[in-house]
Amino acid sequence: MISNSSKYAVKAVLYLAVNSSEDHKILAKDISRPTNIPKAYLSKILQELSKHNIVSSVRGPGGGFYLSDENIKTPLMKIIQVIDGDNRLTSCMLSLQECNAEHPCPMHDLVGNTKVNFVKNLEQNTVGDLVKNIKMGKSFLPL
Amino acid sequence: MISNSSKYAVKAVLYLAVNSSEDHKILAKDISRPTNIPKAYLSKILQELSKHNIVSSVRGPGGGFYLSDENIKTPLMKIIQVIDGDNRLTSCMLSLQECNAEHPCPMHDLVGNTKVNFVKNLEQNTVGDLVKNIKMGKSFLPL
DNA sequence: AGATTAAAAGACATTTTTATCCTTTATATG
DNA sequence: CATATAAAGGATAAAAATGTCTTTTAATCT
Repeated sequence: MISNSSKYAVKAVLYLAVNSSEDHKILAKDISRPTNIPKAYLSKILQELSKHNIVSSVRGPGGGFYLSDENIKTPLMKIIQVIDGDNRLTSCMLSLQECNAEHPCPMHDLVGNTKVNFVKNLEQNTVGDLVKNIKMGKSFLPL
Repeated sequence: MISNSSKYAVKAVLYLAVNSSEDHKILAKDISRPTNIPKAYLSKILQELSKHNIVSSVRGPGGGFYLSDENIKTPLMKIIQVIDGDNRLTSCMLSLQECNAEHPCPMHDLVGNTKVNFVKNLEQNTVGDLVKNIKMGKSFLPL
């Protein structure tokens, strides 16, 4: 569905959303342990997310990662797009160049609506929306 | 979404569904050209599909691949499962072991319904259903 | 039986994804 | 300013996905 890297990215962002703030930054290694994401690989992902203004970071002592008020408004789709690229979720089920309502592939209408809705959900919902779910008791950390 | 290999598999099966029959078998190379799938790789995929009774095959002169009346009833999900495994489409968006209605992850309800519907469509629709779409003019071959 | 055909099977090569390690740069603090 | 800290960046490694090539097996046809 989405890549492992994207799942790592979402988890890391959620961890920051719940646990960090501008005056309580968190180190990559301290995200790595509870989420069970390999530290060095997570660092690469956070670097990429930082470059795209999905997370905020500060170097040096007292530094680390956190989410700004802006960051919290990031749509989930943006995280996935930055890590997996534009096409993974939206491309045609048969990889046809032109597949749309006028020129649909044989699978287009079959899965089309649900796929479009799926993507729409990811575009409309933000990191902050998931935080609400977490506060209602839904866990995102491995057992 | 689904792997390239799965897209190859669906395309190859559709090509056979439209063009082959038990007394008009088709060679791997003759599926390869119109679908633009690398011949040797396609052969591997067809081999796997044959092993799982998704396509039928006969060796030797006059042999090749075709779809039996049984094969045509294959649900699309089965093709994807054989190539991509069980988890790619159905696993939790955050890869949690236990993610369901009772123990939902923060993304579960957000994308849950559309994802479930998506999978359900693939489970309920068969190769034969797509053939109907193709006969209504929907193309599955690259430009 | 011998020759030919075409899928099955196995070995190997390339590319992409995932993962690790080491060096550099920015920031803070004594 | 020197030193410690932590992310950024670059180089490298391992694993998985994709792709190619060669040999083997099964079927057909003289």
